[in-house]
Amino acid sequence: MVGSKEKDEGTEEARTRILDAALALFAAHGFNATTTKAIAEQAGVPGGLIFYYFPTKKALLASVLSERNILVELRASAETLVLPDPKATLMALGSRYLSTLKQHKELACILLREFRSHPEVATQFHALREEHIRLITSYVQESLRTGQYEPVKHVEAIARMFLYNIIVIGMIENMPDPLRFVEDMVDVLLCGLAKKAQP
Amino acid sequence: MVGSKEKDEGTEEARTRILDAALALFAAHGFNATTTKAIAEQAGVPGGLIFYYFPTKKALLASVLSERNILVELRASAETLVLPDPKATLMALGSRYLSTLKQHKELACILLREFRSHPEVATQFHALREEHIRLITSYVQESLRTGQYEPVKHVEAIARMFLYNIIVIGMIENMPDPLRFVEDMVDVLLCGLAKKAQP
DNA sequence: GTCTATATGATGATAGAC
DNA sequence: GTCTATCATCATATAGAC
Repeated sequence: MVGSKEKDEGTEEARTRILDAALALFAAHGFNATTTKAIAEQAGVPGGLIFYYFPTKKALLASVLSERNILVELRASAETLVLPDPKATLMALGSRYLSTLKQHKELACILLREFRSHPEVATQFHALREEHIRLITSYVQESLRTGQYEPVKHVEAIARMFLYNIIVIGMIENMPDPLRFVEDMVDVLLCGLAKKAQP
Repeated sequence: MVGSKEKDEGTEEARTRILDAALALFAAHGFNATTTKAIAEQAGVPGGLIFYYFPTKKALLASVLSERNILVELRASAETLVLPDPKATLMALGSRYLSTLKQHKELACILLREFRSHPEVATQFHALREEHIRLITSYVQESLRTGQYEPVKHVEAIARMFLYNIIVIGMIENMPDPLRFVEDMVDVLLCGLAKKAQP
């Protein structure tokens, strides 16, 4: 720990390029359809070097998932939210999630592609989902309280629908105006909310 | 056409078993991770026989997609609906979709798994989605009219959210009580609807 | 139509020079 | 750390006997 120098780029630059190439190719063609040769070519390194840094191809996938993790960014997307009202809350969350998903589209692709065959990916995906359901639920609840709304029954269902839709939007490539749909979505999700009459 | 005899089972029984095995294995492990050898073993036929019925492995996938098609059943799920009110409409649609997806889980898996690498799968998936968005939209609109509700702005968004959520529910394995969530979902989607005052 | 044996090529992984 | 050459295995697909 103490001995690590000021920059890891340069040192292990090849390793980084291998990880980047693997991320892109696993996302584009899937784990099994991607050959280590193709990864090496895209990374601009000889084929053998992959196995200097990673013992097996599966270990390379594991490293991609852990070192190019989207988890931190997604948590950041859901944090430090000011809460004027539920609509603003969900719109802010939605656009942050979408931009994070767009920025890390490759990793999201891999999660969706491989979670059936790789149990550890499934676990990670499941935990991620449920964590954010809870986050969104508590945000909406909080912003409902703040905004003097009537308590609502189905807040968790609303959070779940919100996130599930975000997942599908992130999954589908051709959606013309995602944010427009998010706004419609938020309107629908919240149009049952009645503001308390101000006394 | 005229000459086809009363049953295709028996004749081409091996072909059917190959298709079934391929369907199951493609869904479980993905197209590229499934070897033709494994398909032959699961089907109980020698490896070479696959290439008597199907020219290539990709052609086998195409045949699985077209001959074990979920499209007809999904259309059936969305048709012949009586329309007492929007909630009943969406609940009926939801439970039908879910049971169809459950019954044809393998094909749904393949669509979700392969639509990125196989353009023709993507096209089929996209067309399927948009067709059902339109179907659901028109059903909800119709049942709104019938039930004397105020016209609603976001009917298509409601239909889209409905279907997207159904897709995710079908995709996620561990949901404890899917129909319960569908009911909450429908409540949320429709709680903005106000019934016209009866004159 | 069914089955066996096999061709041909690619794949993940290794050994060892530099 | 980097690169080349190569191994052993397994993949899809074919040829041809029955």
